[in-house]
Amino acid sequence: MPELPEVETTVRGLARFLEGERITRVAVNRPDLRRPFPLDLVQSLTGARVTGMGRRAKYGLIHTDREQTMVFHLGMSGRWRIEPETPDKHDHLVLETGAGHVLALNDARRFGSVDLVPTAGLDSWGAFAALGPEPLGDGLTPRHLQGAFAGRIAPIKQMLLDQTIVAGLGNIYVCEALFRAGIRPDKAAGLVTLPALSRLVPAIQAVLGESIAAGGSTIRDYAQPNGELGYFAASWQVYGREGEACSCGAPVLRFVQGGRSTFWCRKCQK
DNA sequence: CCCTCGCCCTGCTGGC
DNA sequence: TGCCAGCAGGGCGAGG
Repeated sequence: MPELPEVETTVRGLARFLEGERITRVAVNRPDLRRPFPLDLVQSLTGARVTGMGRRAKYGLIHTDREQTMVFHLGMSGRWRIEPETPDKHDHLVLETGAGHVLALNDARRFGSVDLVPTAGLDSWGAFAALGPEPLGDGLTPRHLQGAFAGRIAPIKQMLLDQTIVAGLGNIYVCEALFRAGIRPDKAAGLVTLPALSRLVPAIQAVLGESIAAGGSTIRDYAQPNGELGYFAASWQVYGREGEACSCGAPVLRFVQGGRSTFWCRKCQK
């Protein structure tokens, strides 16, 4: 599933084909994902030049010389197909560049989104206004988490999925980071000690950094823009490993929190 | 304000 | 072989 490392990998892959290029053709095969596409999407992108690309939380950003940014979210199953040899029924949006490259935004489960936002107002745009700090930036510190968790009785696992506390973490990397930091996922967030949070921050950064370096994780329907698979899934220590032996020898456990699977080790996480 | 839950969507998997 | 329930889960709104 596309979490921060997968979006980062996607943006880096797309940049090779889009940065500095003019978009010469825009085709919309289906006018909505989880929300309708902007009505002026085709008109606004056709003929625009891509001036740069970026990422905020799990959103990819395509900046244009029309002072607009196309903001895309990959949802659960979204991916960009580069130079697809054959069309796919889930290629909802197709871009062609002046250099002749074809890029298709494909999303079978249609949990993703596409928006056009004035570039100057990105930070205050609806979905971005309340986002917490980027986990790989300077804003994620043990003190920040301590402040955000103060007085909260909700489990730390669920708090870390809250994008207003930290932006960009999803189920996989939260499970892995809590394992690396040795913190029980069901522990009340407000009761996690500062020393534990001081282990958690570097654990989050390490697991994200290693995943980006490996090209992201992959579960059946995610691929990098160039079609290759990410390798980080092989490095998961608890996620998706219910019943298998943890590195300590104890079995990896699974339970449901907030409707989502949590994987952890009772012996390693206290 | 805090917290939990259910819904959106489709494709794959496992059980019978 | 076919059918169907269960599962994957980010974001968001409803309700306690």
